[in-house]
Amino acid sequence: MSSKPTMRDVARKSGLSIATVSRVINFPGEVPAETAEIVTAAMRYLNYRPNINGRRLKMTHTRTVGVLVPTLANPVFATSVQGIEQEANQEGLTVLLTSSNYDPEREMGAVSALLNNRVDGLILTLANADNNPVVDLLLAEKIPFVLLFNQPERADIAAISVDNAKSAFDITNAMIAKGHRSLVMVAGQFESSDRSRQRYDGFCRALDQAGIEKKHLVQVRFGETDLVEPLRDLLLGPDAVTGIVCSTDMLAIAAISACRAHGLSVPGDVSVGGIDGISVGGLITPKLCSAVQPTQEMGRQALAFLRGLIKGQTNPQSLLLPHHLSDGDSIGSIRGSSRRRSSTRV
Amino acid sequence: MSSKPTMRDVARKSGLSIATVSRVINFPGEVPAETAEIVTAAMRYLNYRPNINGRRLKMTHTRTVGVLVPTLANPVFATSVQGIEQEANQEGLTVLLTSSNYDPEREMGAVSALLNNRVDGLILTLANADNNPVVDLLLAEKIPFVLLFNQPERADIAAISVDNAKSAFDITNAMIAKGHRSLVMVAGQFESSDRSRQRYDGFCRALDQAGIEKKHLVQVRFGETDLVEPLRDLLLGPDAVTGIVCSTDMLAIAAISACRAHGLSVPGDVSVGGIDGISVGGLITPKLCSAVQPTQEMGRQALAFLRGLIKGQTNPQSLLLPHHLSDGDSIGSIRGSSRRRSSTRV
DNA sequence: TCCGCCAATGTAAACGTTTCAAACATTCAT
DNA sequence: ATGAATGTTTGAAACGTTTACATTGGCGGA
Repeated sequence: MSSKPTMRDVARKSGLSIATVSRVINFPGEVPAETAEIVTAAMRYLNYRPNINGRRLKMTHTRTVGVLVPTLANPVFATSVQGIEQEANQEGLTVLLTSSNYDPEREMGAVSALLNNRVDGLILTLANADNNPVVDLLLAEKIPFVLLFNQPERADIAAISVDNAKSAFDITNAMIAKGHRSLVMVAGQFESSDRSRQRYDGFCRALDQAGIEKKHLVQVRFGETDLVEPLRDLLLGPDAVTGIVCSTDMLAIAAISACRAHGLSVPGDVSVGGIDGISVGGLITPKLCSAVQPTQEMGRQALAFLRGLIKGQTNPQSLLLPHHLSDGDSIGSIRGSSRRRSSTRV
Repeated sequence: MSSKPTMRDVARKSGLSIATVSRVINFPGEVPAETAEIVTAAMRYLNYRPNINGRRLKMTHTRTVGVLVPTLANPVFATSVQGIEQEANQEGLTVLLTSSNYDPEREMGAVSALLNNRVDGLILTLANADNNPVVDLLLAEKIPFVLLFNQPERADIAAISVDNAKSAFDITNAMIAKGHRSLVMVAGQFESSDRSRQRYDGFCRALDQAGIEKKHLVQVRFGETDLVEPLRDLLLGPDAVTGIVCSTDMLAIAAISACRAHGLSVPGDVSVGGIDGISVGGLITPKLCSAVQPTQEMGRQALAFLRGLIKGQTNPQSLLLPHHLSDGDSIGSIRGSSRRRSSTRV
């Protein structure tokens, strides 16, 4: 009486068998309406609450999916999780969410914990999709999974992403088109994010194509928002840059802040571009110019995709969703820069 | 052979009993080192992975806590979840995360799902902490829970929050101190957030104390970031305001954007203040002046608190953490306003 | 030599479900 | 009346753990 009522209690109360109760819960259609009514009445009376753990133990599928993101502090991941949850709710799936804090070491532990929960499948944003022990484990154990934001080299891994290199390529070109020839990329550390490296590649490709030799790179730890010191030399030194391409919008916002701290205006003195398209980017001044990806939609698609894999649909396949440049005003024409005179007269 | 190895398989492989295997897993100290070695070797060999659902079914406690937040899209909640997860990881607890999308209807469903999972306790940020059926349910079923950001009227409910009214009071006073006498509060809809209402109360109290009659209020749907139209009259009308107090930082950022859209500068023409202290607030220009709460720490404390309740510690108790005003520059002195001349000459 | 003790291990009964096979009830054609 | 066919319901065996209790064997003390 003190403990939680079980199916057995409901069965006893309704004078029916435990099997019938189960069928009322799971296949209401296959049971006569009046029987069902008796049972539901008993359930209401007892305040019955099915114990999902009993079910999960018995069933082959748990109707639960695991999700691993680097962090919730970056809205780009928070938004993708929203997409995942939205789609999962619609399908009646439970989401088990964990984060790695960008630490490759923690990825294995987190995934292990999810597997111990016997999730039916996983959606992962990994530090590095290639040569990743987590990926090997999942393939070996034949657990369905979809990578999100990662673009693995192997073609037999399901992945949903935008073209990271192309995103960076495009935003960089937007700057070059405005006359900028002295650029730096601010990126998260490559060990913690293959996207970061891929985006840097796109940045380099754009510079190469424009015949620009000098390729500056500043790598910052994740979660770091103070770029004042890291950017000092590049903003104030003799060969100061006029454009900053950031591998994420969060970094771009931090970069703009750092420019201001050094007394430089954006886009007057320095142009700044980001990648991701987080929503605050559109609200700040100057409006952030960014390579926008459909983050929430990507989350939704990842779950839909995963559901297919779980159902046994084979042949995982990568999906590259299109990005677009937002019309911000954080990227300006090079001639607008008053500071440029002093920095070019070297 | 095809299915996942179980404890029984490990027992068979190591020539020991299932009970011994269980002991090796749960109480490694109470088993001779060499026996443990045999067992762990077998586990490695078989790629054994404990099935948490089996354990959860058997044990009275699941070592799992449920978390419900309005949305992950607002960094203030994402950050609090980070705090919760951080503390939970340290204690080896699993977190089950769900969001209500600010919809009171969905709260009950979400909590119900968590209870079906037999969580040991819950951390909730509810639309409305008073007269809430979810709260009643939890009290009736004697499930430990802690409210986060909510300040319920009942004293017998555990809650961790800042003083919402006081936060708004303080930030409003900061504006009044700069000479502002014509103010509006922009707040989320009261039905979806009691914090919103409490903060409005604080706003009103500050105005009363300063002898200001006119109390403007603009309520916006959650997730809404376009304040251009909602603020048009109050910014451009004959009795235009000079200060905007926002019930959240997200709204404050949106408000600043709207001011700009109307050709007004912040803080030159209009001052804007927020509440929450999300980190981007410190990066944008102008640096957002806000009533900062220790969001992540609040999450941590909520979990610590909950752990106490789960352990049987009685007498739940509310905890009001201190907030402080950030030194932003989104609030300026009234005389700086060039526009004021035109709006006051009515 | 025997007894008792203790440490190490094993046995078996739960935990709350789902589900297969079997039982039972009802209808209907023969 | 009998049996087949159909429609409901049930008994009981899992699922993979934990754990109270039973068993074993080795050893020191008498």
